[in-house]
Amino acid sequence: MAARDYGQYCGITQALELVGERWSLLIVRDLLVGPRRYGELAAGLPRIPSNILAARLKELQEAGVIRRAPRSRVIVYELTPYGRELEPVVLALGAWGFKALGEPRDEQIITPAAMTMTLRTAFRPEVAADLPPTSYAAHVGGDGLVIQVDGATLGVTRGDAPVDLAFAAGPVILRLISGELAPERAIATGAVEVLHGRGDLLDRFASTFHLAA
Amino acid sequence: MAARDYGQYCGITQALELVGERWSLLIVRDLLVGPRRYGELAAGLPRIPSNILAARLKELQEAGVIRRAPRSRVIVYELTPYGRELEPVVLALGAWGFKALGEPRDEQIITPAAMTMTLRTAFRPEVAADLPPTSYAAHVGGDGLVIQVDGATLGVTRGDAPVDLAFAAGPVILRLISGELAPERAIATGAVEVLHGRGDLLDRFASTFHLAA
DNA sequence: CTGCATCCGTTCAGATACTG
DNA sequence: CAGTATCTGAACGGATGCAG
Repeated sequence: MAARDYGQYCGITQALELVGERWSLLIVRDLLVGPRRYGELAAGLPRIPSNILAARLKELQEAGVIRRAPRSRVIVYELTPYGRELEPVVLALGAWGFKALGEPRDEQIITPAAMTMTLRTAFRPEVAADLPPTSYAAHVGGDGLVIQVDGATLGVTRGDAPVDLAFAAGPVILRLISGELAPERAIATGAVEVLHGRGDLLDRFASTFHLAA
Repeated sequence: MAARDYGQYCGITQALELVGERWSLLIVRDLLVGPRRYGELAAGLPRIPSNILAARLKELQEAGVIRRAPRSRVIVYELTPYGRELEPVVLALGAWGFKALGEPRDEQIITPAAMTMTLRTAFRPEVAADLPPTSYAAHVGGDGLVIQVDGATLGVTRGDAPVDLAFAAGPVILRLISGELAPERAIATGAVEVLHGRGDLLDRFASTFHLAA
């Protein structure tokens, strides 16, 4: 018996033995967005030491959660079907933790993957279904995300594209999603900077994406 | 900034900072069954060192997940309303980990709290609704659980009471819930020992509680 | 340059003993 | 019974090295 074994025959202990180590679920979070290379994962988790990242990737492979896939000369890591079944867990955990987020501290960042998963969690298809299709470009921390809402369908991709509303913001963007920061106030105080398009579309953004705080 | 901080402004990292430490979610799992004293928690987590249990209880209090409550001369720990909101997370994690459970190893045990949460996860109200009210007594590892199914309602309590079917089993009881062990075979091989009542009620048990493996 | 491996100091977890 | 104190080893964190 391994020393670090919980010693119980139980789904929860089993899950924690597979993905309960530090950083593991964050790797899963980032891979839920799509396959990623080693360097991309490292960039999305700036505070993870490289040896720990390598160790976690190995453990997650052995656990059957992720897989190394050669993609035209480079190696990407991707979730296995079993790993993808963690999505409800990650979303539920994110929604729970979201409520405990206070004001963003200076050193806290939002990575593109984290933002993508937050948007997926906060997306309200029943609200979006009654709104005209709208596209947004969110620039947060230098990275650009293109958010496409079409009826009850949500698409989030990295990069840039012509959109209805482009804006730049810091981590405080999440306070918009929690409703603690009103869209007009966000623009008035400069917390959100409108780069392109009608600023009042930020209202639509805030009603499309909402998560209790 | 704390050294062990993930440094991200994100619900998932926040959640992991509150309940991501080793043992934390298992304490939450046990408290989801009901308030527990320190000694009861220690008994339900046989492999946790007492100093770690004390440390986790302190951290979980500071995180607003649990609370110390004086109950007539003794202190019990109980979930706060915010802590109770972790139930979907714990259930989802348990359902996911359940699929990766292999054969039980000799040293692996099932605690009453773990069994209770597994039953809650596996309960199929839509199946139970069409069955007559049935009560079971499950003796697993020396501990007795009384399981009462009445329509779509499930009740699990510790102790003993007159029931329709009483049986004793080891960890292999979960293989019954996963469908990998047929009820008749379980009785025939002695994996499940019928202590009282009609053994064919084990069929009903297996159809009332099911979780994919 | 990407994808790791190695080294080493620090922090944390685990076992045991002990106390109010 | 409900924890604290102390010690040891393992895991983590940060820097650096190195091979394909």
